[in-house]
Amino acid sequence: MTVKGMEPRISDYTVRRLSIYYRILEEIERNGIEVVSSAALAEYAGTNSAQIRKDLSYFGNFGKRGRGYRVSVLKSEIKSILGLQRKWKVVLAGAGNLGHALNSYKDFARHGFEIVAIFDSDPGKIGGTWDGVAIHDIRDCQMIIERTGAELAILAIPGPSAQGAFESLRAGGIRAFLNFAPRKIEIDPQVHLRNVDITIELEGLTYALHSSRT
Amino acid sequence: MTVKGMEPRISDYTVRRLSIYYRILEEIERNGIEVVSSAALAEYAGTNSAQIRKDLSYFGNFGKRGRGYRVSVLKSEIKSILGLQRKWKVVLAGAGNLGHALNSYKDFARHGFEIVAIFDSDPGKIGGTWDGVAIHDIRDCQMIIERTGAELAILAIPGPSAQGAFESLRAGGIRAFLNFAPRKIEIDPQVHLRNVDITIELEGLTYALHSSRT
DNA sequence: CGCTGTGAATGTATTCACAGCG
DNA sequence: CGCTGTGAATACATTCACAGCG
Repeated sequence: MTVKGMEPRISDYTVRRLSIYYRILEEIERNGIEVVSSAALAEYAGTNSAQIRKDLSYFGNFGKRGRGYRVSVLKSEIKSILGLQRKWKVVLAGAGNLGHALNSYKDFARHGFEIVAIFDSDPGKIGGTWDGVAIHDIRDCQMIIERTGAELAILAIPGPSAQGAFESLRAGGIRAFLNFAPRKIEIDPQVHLRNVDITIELEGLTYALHSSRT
Repeated sequence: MTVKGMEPRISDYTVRRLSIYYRILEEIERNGIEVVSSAALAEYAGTNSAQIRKDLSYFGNFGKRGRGYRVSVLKSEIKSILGLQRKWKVVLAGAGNLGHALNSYKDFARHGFEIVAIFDSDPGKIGGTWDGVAIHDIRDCQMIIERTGAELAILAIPGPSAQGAFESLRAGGIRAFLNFAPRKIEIDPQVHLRNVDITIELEGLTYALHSSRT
């Protein structure tokens, strides 16, 4: 909670690790552990204690010297840093196989994410429902976004449609996108975008196998 | 092709970008472009020309000064660097929704990846077939891996089963894993692992929205 | 004492800037 | 000339190491 004078920009690396720490804290709290040191947390997270203390120090002083961190306190601090104290509504673009898998992904709800609408352009799918979530024409997205109050979008569509879907959703006011399409999306500076490209990850693995083999 | 005396270790960042360059080269070649400069490629890739020249310089001298890079040459060099000159066989652990989506993901085949077997532990699924790919008991994976010659595995299973599935597949000889389960997998040094955690990506977005003005 | 919080040191990735070849 | 290839410079991320508080 301590607000520092001139905070540095927080890197994605740090933010990603905070999510990991958060997961661990949830788990060890379930196991009844009440206090944890940076060294113990580092052990679980697969990093080192200095990394953890440094990451946390960007946001405040959450520990007690000589003691460690109170799990409940640190967990709720990180929850608040990540903006997870409230629920987030998500729209899903793409009623294909990947969209279907994501729509039924149980972990979203557990982490406070709710898929409130699905968009597609296929008339055969529009009007349908998956697990109680309606599939709408992407051309109506502006209205639906407004009505539902969604703030995040997941793009789970083929590459060629990705930019167009992005632009529709952007026009509807969405500013944060998780893109599964294997395409570079051109964004404006107000937009936050993360890409997940499965083929690129696999190619990272083939590179490793190929180059380490003598 | 020039082999240097003492190569530095290539970072994942560089390898990831090589995949991106490769994609772009495929596309511009389809568009009939035969020569490309690092500046032009950087424009497509959303980076800068020095980054591209540096990335490529770790592997050889593929360009011509004053001219640029011949698209066909650079493409095939990167293909070879990434180990994509041959096909790779992949097994999929997890016959759930995500597994189903991945099994029908068309881009895999386009990029030389073939899913040759699916593993699960649910007797209701074992014995079935998806798009001609058989679903086997994970306890039989060692035999199936040997028979198919698979070298990569995708873990598309719930968190609690991930470590166990990893160990079965590892015992079967797989050394490269793409893990979608939201769990840290404990690996041995011979193993290459990449993680894709959808919730962590979404939390990166909520952090950005939450912190960039509330 | 034990462990946090943090400046300083180190390690790594990116970008600059220019020599040198086509 | 134009653009590559690359050492040097810079920016950034991680780790060290220890002062200082509980």
